[in-house]
Amino acid sequence: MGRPREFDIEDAIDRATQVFWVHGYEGASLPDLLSGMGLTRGSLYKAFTDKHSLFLRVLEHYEHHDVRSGYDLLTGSTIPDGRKRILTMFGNITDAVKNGDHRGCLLCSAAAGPCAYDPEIAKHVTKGLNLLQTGFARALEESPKHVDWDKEKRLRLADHLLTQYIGLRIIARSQVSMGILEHAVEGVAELLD
Amino acid sequence: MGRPREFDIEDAIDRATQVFWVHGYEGASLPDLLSGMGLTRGSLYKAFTDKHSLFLRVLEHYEHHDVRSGYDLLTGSTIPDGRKRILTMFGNITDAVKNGDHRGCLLCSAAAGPCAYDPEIAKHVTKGLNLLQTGFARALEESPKHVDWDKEKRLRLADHLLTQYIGLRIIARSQVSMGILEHAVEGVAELLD
DNA sequence: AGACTTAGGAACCAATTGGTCCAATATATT
DNA sequence: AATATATTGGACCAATTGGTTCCTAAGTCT
Repeated sequence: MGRPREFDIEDAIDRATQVFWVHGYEGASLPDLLSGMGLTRGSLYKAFTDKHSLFLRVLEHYEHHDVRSGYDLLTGSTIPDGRKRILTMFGNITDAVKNGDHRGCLLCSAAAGPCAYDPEIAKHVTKGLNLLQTGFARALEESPKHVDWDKEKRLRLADHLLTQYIGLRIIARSQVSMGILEHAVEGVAELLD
Repeated sequence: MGRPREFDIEDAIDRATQVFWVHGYEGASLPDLLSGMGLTRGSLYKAFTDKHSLFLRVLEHYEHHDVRSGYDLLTGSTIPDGRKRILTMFGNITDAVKNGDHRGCLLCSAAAGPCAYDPEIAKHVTKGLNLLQTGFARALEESPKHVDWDKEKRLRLADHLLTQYIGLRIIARSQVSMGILEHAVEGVAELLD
């Protein structure tokens, strides 16, 4: 009852995600969000309370879609060899940058920024990063080269890979040379051999 | 001629560095800087033109001191084995976090932030990161395990280590668990064996 | 000592920040 | 058709942003 909302909540969150992804949490201004989402202030505040709450929704959305798809790639059985899954994952990062996508990873940017002073954001970020971490660990469990390893050792490698992932996605956002990205990914390939 | 400046420029830059290091470029407000540096607006703008120029000076300062000391550690001969130098470097990162230092690396934070839209800042950041990169490469040249390697392969590993460094310092700023940091560093140790 | 030059500090500024409020509007239900 | 309910969009707001101006005080140099 009452006047129905003229926009779809999920659509709006998705568009907000794009804005935050490009500009970061602090860098995205209200006008940025409003024009990006195609809303006016009233509608945004009625539907999402405030910028902070909206960002939390966006983090969830990002986690359910982008992070999840990364996790699915790492754990899915379309590629039987876990090691190859990891390499495709890293390959995707360089491909994105080659195609002009310099957004990096929303989670990693948040880790570098508002995470430091905002525990709520930090909670979401750690949750997402932990998902990726277990993704790497799962992939290693299904890699012929690593199955026989000590579980501890595999977990260490997973954390190493997660850190590498974060580093790469930060580099993707910066103007640091493409070469480093490619080399680092080749380095990962050698590491897994 | 004229009244002499009551504060030391280098001291002021050093204090500004601390402020930016904690808050990041965008996160540091003028009042933050003024109180941190012990100056008033007039003095700051007379001496440093504006916030942006000040930050560039700060980046240089950071590069000449903190980045440089990292480079010196990686290339210095106090520790003869390059591999061990790299490990102490990474060990220092976890030690810092253990001691409550969550500032991470000014360069890495800038890479995640203003680098994306500010070419001047980007230039300084890449310069600093390149220094670290060659530091890693030099260290590998003086590591018994890696001297015989192909130069190309060593450079790839250097880039891999640089990426790992960036990832770790981003994690240091976030609230992600200490365990990941330690594991990742142990992962580096295994990687170099 | 006096002229000159510069720093210091506070008042001031326009623009932007995130956020609130309310009248107009549009629909679902009765 | 009338009513209740909820959205919309824009006017409005206080606080903060980075930045400027200007007058006074404090030095240096001759």
